[in-house]
Amino acid sequence: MSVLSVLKERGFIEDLTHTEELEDYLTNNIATCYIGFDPTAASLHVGSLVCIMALAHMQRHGHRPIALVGGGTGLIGDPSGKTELRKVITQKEIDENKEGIRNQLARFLDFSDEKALLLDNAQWLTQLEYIPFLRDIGRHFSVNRMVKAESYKARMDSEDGLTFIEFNYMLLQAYDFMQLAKSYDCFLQMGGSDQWGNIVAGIDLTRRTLGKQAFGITFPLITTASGIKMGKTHKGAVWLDAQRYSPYEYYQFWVNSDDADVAKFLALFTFLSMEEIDQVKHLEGAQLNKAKTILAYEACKICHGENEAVKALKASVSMFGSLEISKDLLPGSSIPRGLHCAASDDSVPSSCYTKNDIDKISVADLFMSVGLCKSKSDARRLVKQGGAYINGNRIAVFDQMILEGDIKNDEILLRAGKKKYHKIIVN
RNA sequence: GGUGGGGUUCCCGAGUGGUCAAAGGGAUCAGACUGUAAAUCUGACGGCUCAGCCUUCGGAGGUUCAAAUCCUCCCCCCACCA
Repeated sequence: MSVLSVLKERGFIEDLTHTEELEDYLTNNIATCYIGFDPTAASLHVGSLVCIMALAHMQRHGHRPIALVGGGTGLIGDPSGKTELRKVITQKEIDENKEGIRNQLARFLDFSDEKALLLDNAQWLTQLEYIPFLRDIGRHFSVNRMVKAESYKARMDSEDGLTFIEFNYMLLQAYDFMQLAKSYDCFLQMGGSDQWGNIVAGIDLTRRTLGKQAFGITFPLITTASGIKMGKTHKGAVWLDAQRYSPYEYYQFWVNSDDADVAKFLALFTFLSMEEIDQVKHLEGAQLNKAKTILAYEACKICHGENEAVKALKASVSMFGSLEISKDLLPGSSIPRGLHCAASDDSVPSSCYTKNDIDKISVADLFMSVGLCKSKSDARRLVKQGGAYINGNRIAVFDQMILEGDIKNDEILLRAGKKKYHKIIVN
């Protein structure tokens, strides 16, 4: 089965150029393809996961993926589909972020023996000179067409407008593609659907300057069933970095997926076979919930490794109750089968306190200092509404003191609402 | 540069001298119902030493017993014109 069919079947493809030629190109070549990543943070987040998985699929099919870090374009800020001007970051920040991104991608891609490349467009973009660039590259772009481009639409229509520097973004990204085609034989660019305009611009430029045919694929913008952009939660991005977003929380993020999203997410974010995933579509209720467990397990495994996935699973079982994973549910998953009972919970968010620290502290203060509540009023509210628990017992009074008796086996288990746990380790 | 219109609590958006911690909606949080789901219903939703007090309405001053609301200066945004 060709990569293209695989990607199509798994729901990666929103749109593509030159269907037949592209299929042909991917079947008859060890193709090089690329996706750009913004170095705006030292970590990627779930929003980039579709791109990362697509590159991983490419590599699994013998092609060579390039992750292009936008060290040069990051100095500009892509306006595509965005309603606001993004703040420009410094070269120093970009360098730091690049390193973090490289480490993360290494979990998904094999960079050994140049089986995948990580490049930085600063390499060529920062060398550019304005006049030659305008003369050689700029001449190929029609402002009339650019103005009509969907990617600028949001900004053209908005009250904030579009600055010239951002308007140029398309040229730079097109130039990237052309450079990669020239120097790395990379003739396929992929990206989110908001990248369509930029990708097509690159294909045009490559044809005009090199006389070569290039291709593009865009991925759909993945939203949750409730219409929210994937990976954005109220608390911000769901990071792939274990320091920012622990494996346990990452696991929880996936477990909390909407019913309607489970099959879709399994297809996009795991490597389980489609035959197995199709079975999940018929599941309901508690059975479907188990499929979520596997989704969470697999996603966690891919991003953080099997060890962490097992720990997250165990911790979740001990917090949320036992659960049985039968042999025939998504058999391709390496999730431990059978009945899982409360056991280890050592990946539940926790913090260490000394006896002294909690000697004269109120429940509200403890919830606050642990980060379960963001202010004292918040804690007061939580208690008042009956959402605060210590060791499973609902707290009735917000200024109740923590007592010696609350410490069980040198631990105190705090819970805010139904799902947020935090363990205090007393020593 | 000119003219006009704006900047309100996480977001949208009311509010033109006291009854405004500020309508309404969204988001979020909690409770009930459940399957750690969705939908629904109920409540909360600036902070604190919480039946009271304190700090918010672009910024700095001023008028007034009293200002998000009036005045002055400044900053920023938008539209049209140049």
